[in-house]
Amino acid sequence: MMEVEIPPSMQSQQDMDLIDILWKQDIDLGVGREVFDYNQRQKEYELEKQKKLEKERLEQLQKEQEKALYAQLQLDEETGEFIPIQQAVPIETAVATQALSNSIPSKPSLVQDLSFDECLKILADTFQLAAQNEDTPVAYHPLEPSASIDKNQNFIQPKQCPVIAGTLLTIPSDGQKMPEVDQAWEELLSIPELQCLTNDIDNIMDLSMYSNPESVAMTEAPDSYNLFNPVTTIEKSADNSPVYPNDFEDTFASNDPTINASETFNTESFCQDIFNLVEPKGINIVPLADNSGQLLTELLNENVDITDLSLCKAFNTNKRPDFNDTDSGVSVNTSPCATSPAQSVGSSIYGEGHYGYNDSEMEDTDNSTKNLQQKPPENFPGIFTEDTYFSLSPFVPLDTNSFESEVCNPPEKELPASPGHSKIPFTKDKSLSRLEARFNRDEQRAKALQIPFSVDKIVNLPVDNFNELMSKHQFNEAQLALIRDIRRRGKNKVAAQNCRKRKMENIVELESDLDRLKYEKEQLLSERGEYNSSLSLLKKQLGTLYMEVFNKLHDENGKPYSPHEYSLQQTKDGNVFLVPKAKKVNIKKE
DNA sequence: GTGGCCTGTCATGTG
DNA sequence: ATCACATGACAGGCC
Repeated sequence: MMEVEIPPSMQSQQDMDLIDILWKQDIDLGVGREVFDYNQRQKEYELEKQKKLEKERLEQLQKEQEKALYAQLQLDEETGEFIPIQQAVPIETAVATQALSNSIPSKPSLVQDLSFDECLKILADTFQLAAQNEDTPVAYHPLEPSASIDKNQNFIQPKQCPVIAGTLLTIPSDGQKMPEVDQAWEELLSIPELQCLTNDIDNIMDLSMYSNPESVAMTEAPDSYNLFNPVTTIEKSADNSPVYPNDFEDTFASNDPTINASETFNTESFCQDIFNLVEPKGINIVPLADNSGQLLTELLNENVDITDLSLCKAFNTNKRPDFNDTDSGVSVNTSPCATSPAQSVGSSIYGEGHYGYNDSEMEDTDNSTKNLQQKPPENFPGIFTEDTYFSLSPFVPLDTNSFESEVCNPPEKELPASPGHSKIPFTKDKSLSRLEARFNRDEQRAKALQIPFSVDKIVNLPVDNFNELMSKHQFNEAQLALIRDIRRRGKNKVAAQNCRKRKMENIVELESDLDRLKYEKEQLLSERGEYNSSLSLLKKQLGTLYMEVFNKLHDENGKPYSPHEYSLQQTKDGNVFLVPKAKKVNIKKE
């Protein structure tokens, strides 16, 4: 309805008459006379306006109460419980809280049996009650609705400090929890619907059991904790700044749901506060992932170390017995004379594996072949074992001054010193142990007979170089036999390996050939089937054509020839004759 | 304890 | 005849 507001002074009698006329016309439509009366419409408008203002005030008050309730979602630092408490509130606040709790004696008992919404309503009523009792000495004046609510942001800003029993109750300007809610919060937390809050605290405590209080970074805890705990978003909002009770209100002061709590949440401060609250013992709560990650890093590092140690251990465990064996083997050596330290060093080349001998030492050895038979056993084992170990390693750098330079052997021939050994899969401990066993056995034999060459050299040298090397030394029969055996066995070993390798390759190739031949056979069989079917079709067509031609043939009397007595025969020149079957053979012969 | 697998070694054949 | 290589057979170790 369109209302035309005309000042009464501007209404003339003519207008009133016009209104009466209109009313009389519309009276049948049920329209009252007051519809056309401006004064009455004006009164109704004012009444509606007053109702609207009343309603807005009620809504604002309700919002204020709700915000005040949310503002109490705080942790109690003193008790460690997840209940609201004021950290920065003066001691008078406790008095006020106690007073307020005394002012609402009936609420706690009711809360136990109430739902969450009902409790919220009770809290709102509580705040109303407190506001109503502000004139009493023990009353707490939590909010001044007109002053604490920002119309735009619905932000609680208590600007007026309540006076309690003559003492000024200071409420920080940046937000302060209302102490009368503490007890109400205790009751709220006892509600099963809110047990998740306390459960979260328990979870935190449980997580702390897995934490390392010494090695874990505190700053990492809140993030992970919040990841697993959606409820903690409340606390996140609550700890927007180190002084969490204040910022708690700051965060919840805005009803804008678009506000992202994570943007304003200070995880460090929150973490610190939370852990100060729930971990009075100083146990750091550590996110398991971070902790595990750190532990993983440590373990990785430790694994590396262990790997190194394992290598060393393997070296020690595997080689130390070799030391003993070598010792025993060398101890068998009945060297008549003691050798010089230099010779003892040179004797280490006996035990050297593929690459680890020294040329100068070898030179000394070669130049003093006779003296090679004297070797101090006490110096032998360690050097030999180490060299043997390195000789087994594919990563051992080669000694540049090798014997091949002396015997004019191209280095490229000497580098693959042990092709058979190089093929040994070193990743296999079994193969490695076997190789070591075999290798050490021949090495020990060679050392026992004072052979100044390494087994590797004996086996892998080319014939010419080997003969040249042998010609430079004078060996007895035993030494020569052993050298020949070592070379023969080494060669044969490599040959056997190659033979088996070829055998396996042949098997694989034969299997491949078998598969290929099977496929070809299938192809040929399929092709043969196609040809057979085609041949059958041709035969069938030929028979049909034959009968057609034969049925068209007639004798002089017009009688058809009997297919049993005659047949059509084609000669080589392409002519077709009707031949009696008795003469069929003769025509073929012609 | 047993069987399979791998490897070294020996005996023998071959070019 | 000698040598290097190939290969079957056997034995020992490991799983």
